[in-house]
Amino acid sequence: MAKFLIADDHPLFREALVGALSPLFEKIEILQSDSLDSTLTTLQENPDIDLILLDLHMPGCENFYGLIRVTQDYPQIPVAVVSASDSIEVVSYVMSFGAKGFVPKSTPTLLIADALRAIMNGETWLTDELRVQIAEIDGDEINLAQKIAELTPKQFQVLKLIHDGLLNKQIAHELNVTEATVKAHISAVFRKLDVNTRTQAVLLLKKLSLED
Amino acid sequence: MAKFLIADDHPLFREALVGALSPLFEKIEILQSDSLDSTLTTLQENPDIDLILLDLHMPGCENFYGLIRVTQDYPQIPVAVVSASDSIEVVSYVMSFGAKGFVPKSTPTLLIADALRAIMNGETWLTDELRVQIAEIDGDEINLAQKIAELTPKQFQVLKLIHDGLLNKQIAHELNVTEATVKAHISAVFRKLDVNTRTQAVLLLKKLSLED
DNA sequence: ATAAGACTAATACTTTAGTTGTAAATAATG
DNA sequence: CATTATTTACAACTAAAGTATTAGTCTTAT
Repeated sequence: MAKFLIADDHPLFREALVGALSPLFEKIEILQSDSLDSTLTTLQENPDIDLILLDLHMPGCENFYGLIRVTQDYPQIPVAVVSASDSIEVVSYVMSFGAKGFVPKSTPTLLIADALRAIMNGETWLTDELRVQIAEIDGDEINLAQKIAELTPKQFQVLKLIHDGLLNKQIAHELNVTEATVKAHISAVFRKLDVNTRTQAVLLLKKLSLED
Repeated sequence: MAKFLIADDHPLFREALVGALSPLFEKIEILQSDSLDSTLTTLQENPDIDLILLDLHMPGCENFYGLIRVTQDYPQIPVAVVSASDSIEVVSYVMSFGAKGFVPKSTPTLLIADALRAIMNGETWLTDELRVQIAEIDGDEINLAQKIAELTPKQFQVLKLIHDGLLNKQIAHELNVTEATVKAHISAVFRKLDVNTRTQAVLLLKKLSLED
């Protein structure tokens, strides 16, 4: 009995995936969510989920924030990222943020099923093409990803608000904490990212931007 | 006799476009390119091109750089941007950077042909939906390019250094002026760009990614 | 039970950022 | 040529950013 969660904000694609996967697994239960919030809620209510199929572009998932949240909050549940974009940069970030596999949306159904079975068995999975490309990548970008993965959820949240151009005072109000607390978080973020100013932090984060 | 240039790095899409457009125009010649370099070369060799169908995501076209190059180098040739993304921000930038039309890739073929005819006649073209949305946008944001054009050379230079993550002190040293002068320049830049912190200025500039 | 890490926050402090007013040099306009 | 306007320059001042230290409360893991 396998229990999947499909997290994607495109209803058509979710349905297509359900239709394609159902005949290929003996016993299967498929849950669905369409935003980061609903994904986290579903995970909380269903701790026995075996695998998450995660889209990178859901509401609330700006950049890699959704993936980071899910892999940090539920490190025991394997995540397969399903995405339309398959640039090698994105793939390398995805894998270093803790996903167990990257499945381009154009992958044939049978292959997707193979991928999911492998990932459920604790393996990592990539298309042959991507596996080769990943091996050729230099460590620079991966370092950045690891730095950011070290951040706690709160720290990432603060970084995200800095990245939105907010002042410390505004961030404090947004998070319902004092400015002192915000500063403490920011200092921690700077140490982990190895920068000294919010401007540099923003520039670093911009490198991860997925904006199309 | 109409002469088009389709600039898109996706061969399948180019072919689909050629196949769809050929029957809809009496006399038509369609050239193709798949990168910014090949686009500029083709334009140089064919000054009589009537219309460019430009994709935003070709190699060399990071952000809006490709569009800016083409419209600045060949202001007399109308450009129709063809893109999968149709967020209103992107559309408004595209239009303010001199494109004559924005055609979502999901537009029906017949409508695309209409659009291209209109654009060749010197009109601008948008889907009805986008036209409405564009009208609702705050005009200040649309004219980011013009705002930046208002900057004096010194101001632009300072902005560039801010964008590199330098401190005021470092900028002052770089330009051989005092920190006070740098601050004055920065204040002027902020007024013109309508922001109030360097972080916001960097974010604004990043949208254009004009450096390099 | 204890140790470790995360979140919160206060205090005190230093540095950086940004505003405003003012004046010299420079371009441009009539 | 004279006179405006713009650019560049700077100081004094206020606001915001950032560091360091300490410390209390949680949760989680050992």
